Amino acid sequence: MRVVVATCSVDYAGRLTAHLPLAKRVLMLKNDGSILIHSDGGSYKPLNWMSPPCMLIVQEPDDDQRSAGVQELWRVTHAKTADMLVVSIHDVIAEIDHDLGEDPGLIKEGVESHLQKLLAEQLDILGTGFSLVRREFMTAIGPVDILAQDAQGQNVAVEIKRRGDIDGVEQLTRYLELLNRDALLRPVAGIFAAQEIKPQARTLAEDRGIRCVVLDYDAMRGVDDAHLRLF
Amino acid sequence: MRVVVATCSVDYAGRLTAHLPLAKRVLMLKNDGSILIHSDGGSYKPLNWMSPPCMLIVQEPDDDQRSAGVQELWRVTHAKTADMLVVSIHDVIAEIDHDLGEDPGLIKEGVESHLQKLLAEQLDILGTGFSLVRREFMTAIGPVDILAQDAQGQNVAVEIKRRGDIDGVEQLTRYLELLNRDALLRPVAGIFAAQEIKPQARTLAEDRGIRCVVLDYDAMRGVDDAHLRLF
DNA sequence: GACTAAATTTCGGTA
DNA sequence: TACCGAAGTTTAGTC
Repeated sequence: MRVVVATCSVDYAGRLTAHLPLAKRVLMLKNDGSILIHSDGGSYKPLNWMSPPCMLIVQEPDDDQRSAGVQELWRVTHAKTADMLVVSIHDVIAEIDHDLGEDPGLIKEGVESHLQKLLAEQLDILGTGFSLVRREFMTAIGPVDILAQDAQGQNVAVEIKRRGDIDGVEQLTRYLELLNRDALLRPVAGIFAAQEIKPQARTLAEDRGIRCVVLDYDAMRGVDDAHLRLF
Repeated sequence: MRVVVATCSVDYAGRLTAHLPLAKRVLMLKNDGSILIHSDGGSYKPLNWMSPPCMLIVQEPDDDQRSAGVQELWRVTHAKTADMLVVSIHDVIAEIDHDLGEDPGLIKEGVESHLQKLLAEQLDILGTGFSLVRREFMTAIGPVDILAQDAQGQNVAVEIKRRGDIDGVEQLTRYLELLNRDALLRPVAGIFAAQEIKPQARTLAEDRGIRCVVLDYDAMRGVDDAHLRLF
């Protein structure tokens, strides 16, 4: 990994065309040839970048470029597509070069799968008398997050999302259409469960007879922790 | 902007819980208090990060941490949510600190909007005799990319995507459902136009009577350029 | 390898 | 400001 603070301008041509005017920036050059160009703001997304697999070549500027103040040209070309990025280095201000080695990687916990696990253990959230049929109930077009039965024994397909968006409602709708063709399962009701449900998604869901349930992750995790402490 | 190469471990708690074991990494500390933790690989997404608005506080480790080799604790807390990130610094290997100033920002050209503009100018791609009604035709649930009329004067709603995915077909389907309720517009046909159409998306679209058109961006741009040269 | 769905998505535009 | 959809999305998992 090499990190360079430099005054530079950047041009990218590939899926789109983009240009960065001359300014001071931080360039991060990774061992695989990829490069990130960061400014002192924004979020984690760089101003410009090239993803691996790619290769960096350092070139001498031509006379015009040199007289414009360019000291070096860094040409980064993608190995598979025609994407190309050119960094015109005017002035290198500071630099670090160090071998980091392999990273052991990130350990995550508490994403959608966790929400699904918690809800499967706490089906009462959906209503009294709910019981689990299966998590990740497989269908021809993909797995339904939770298949349950209500107190009357009717099947209920539950789609779980962290953020309840229109897409999630569409997804559940496709599942319900398919499940309701199955004589052994139908009638199958639908529940759209999410930590946060967007108004448009709620409108669409309710218009289709799908019930919306907002999940309180912290409360669910709290119950889970209490459960762990007791048993 | 401060860039630090350090041996560290990282813990994040917020929307999820995540942990990075002890290893050498690059830490990018921006002026707004935000931090990125990068390894020497992957794409532009950091292993871990905190987005602004947030604040960094450097703390002394307690005895246990110190005996475990921790020299400094960097605690980054989000200003609005309860998100928190703690970097346990074991060893600082190298460091750069430099003021970059404001960035003039990226100049972009040639994304979906460009594709839409090009197609609106070259409606013949969809079929002989097509004419434009409106780009970004507004409906209650959002704008239809292009509303056109075919040679027979029938309305056609066109959804444009760079990559034609199932979601795009669903989106167009919703528009068509709505547009076909309007006595002044119906019957409205649908065309799904994209640079690349996934097989499953094509199947779904054609199953719903939506025609699929693959767009050749370079050819369209070429025609456009030729047009510009002529006029 | 292709495709689908999730993401601590981020980012830009609009009402 | 909230909401919605695109992104040079990236990433992870499944088939």
